[in-house]
Amino acid sequence: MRQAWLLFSRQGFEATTVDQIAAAAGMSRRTFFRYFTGKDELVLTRLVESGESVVEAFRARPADEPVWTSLRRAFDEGVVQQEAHAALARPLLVMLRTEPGVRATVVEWRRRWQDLLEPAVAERLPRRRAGSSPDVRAAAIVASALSCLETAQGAWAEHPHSRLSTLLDQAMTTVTA
Amino acid sequence: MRQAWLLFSRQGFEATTVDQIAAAAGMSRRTFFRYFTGKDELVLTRLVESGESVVEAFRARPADEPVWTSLRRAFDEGVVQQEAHAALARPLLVMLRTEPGVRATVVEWRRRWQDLLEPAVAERLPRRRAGSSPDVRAAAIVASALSCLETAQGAWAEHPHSRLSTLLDQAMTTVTA
DNA sequence: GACCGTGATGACACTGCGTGCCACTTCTGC
DNA sequence: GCAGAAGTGGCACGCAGTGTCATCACGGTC
Repeated sequence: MRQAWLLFSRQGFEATTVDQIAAAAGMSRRTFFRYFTGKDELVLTRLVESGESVVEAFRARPADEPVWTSLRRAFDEGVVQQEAHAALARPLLVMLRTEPGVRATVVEWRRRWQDLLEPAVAERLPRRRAGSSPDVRAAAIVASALSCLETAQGAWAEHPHSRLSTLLDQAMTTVTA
Repeated sequence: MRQAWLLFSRQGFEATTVDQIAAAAGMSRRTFFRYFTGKDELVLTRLVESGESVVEAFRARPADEPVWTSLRRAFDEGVVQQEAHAALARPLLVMLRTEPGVRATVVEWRRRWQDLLEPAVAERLPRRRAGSSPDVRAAAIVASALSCLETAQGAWAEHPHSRLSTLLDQAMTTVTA
């Protein structure tokens, strides 16, 4: 992982071959593929582990708080982390947005967060008498919130003097207004 | 394109090789790559062309209408199209959600729509005195709306007896509520 | 100390994607 | 008829990812 991220930051994601990573880590190409499904997974695990506790943060919010507010607060921990390590976080975010080869991984990351948050959000929504059409409310809320987060992160990564928390506030209040 | 989609629907995206597509279309592999950047592009062009007119639809809405409502209405044309050709649209959506290899293409599609819609939405928002932080309002709104669309489409694809327009209404009203 | 399973490792071969290079054909204008 | 341009296909290459098999180190057993 360490060697891979060194190479990524120096050469970019696409330009780094599995051979290089394996060589730098002192193992064969074949062995690399025994531990990781591919280069993608190196990115994914980092993304996931960097924000595993969002759901707990959400669940810890008072039940009578508006869901949207709880989500905003649940993002706070990650936001603080990123602002604290801006020097590392910004280039990473830029890479995620510019390198086409990583796009699929970002989707996967989104899907994981979606799957984690959706049931937690669903619990907080008012019961709906089971009609014929499926209930998309929780999914829509979570997906939109994640969109706001991504949007804010993207803008923050590209504007050195901006504050992530401010941008996220702006994004999330605009949508519900 | 036609041959490719025949193969995709029969074997799935991943399982279809470029050789097969090229052979089915009566051309060499090399020639295929002269016209398309890869299998992805076959999917992407189909997605893009299937909804090129959303921006016009949005721009045609009255300027004093709430932006969120205008977006909902702008999606209408595509929604109607999909419901009319549900037999084709549903399997396509399922493929987009299940086949990992197409994920990157979906992101690209999203990005295109985002780039198209964002400036149009920005025009409709109240002016904001140019502060230090960048303006993410339009980006956040569009991204959230697209999330709602994707969410609704996903649910619709998986629930045969549901109506896409109903699901989209439910998704979009929930977020702003 | 010799023996044997077990698991980790690495070498090799193979499929598939995507690209660069070059030869060949066809079409077009002079 | 001919030169040039454009389209086409063959070949070779690098890279991702997978299956197969040999090798090697380890711990326990006799």
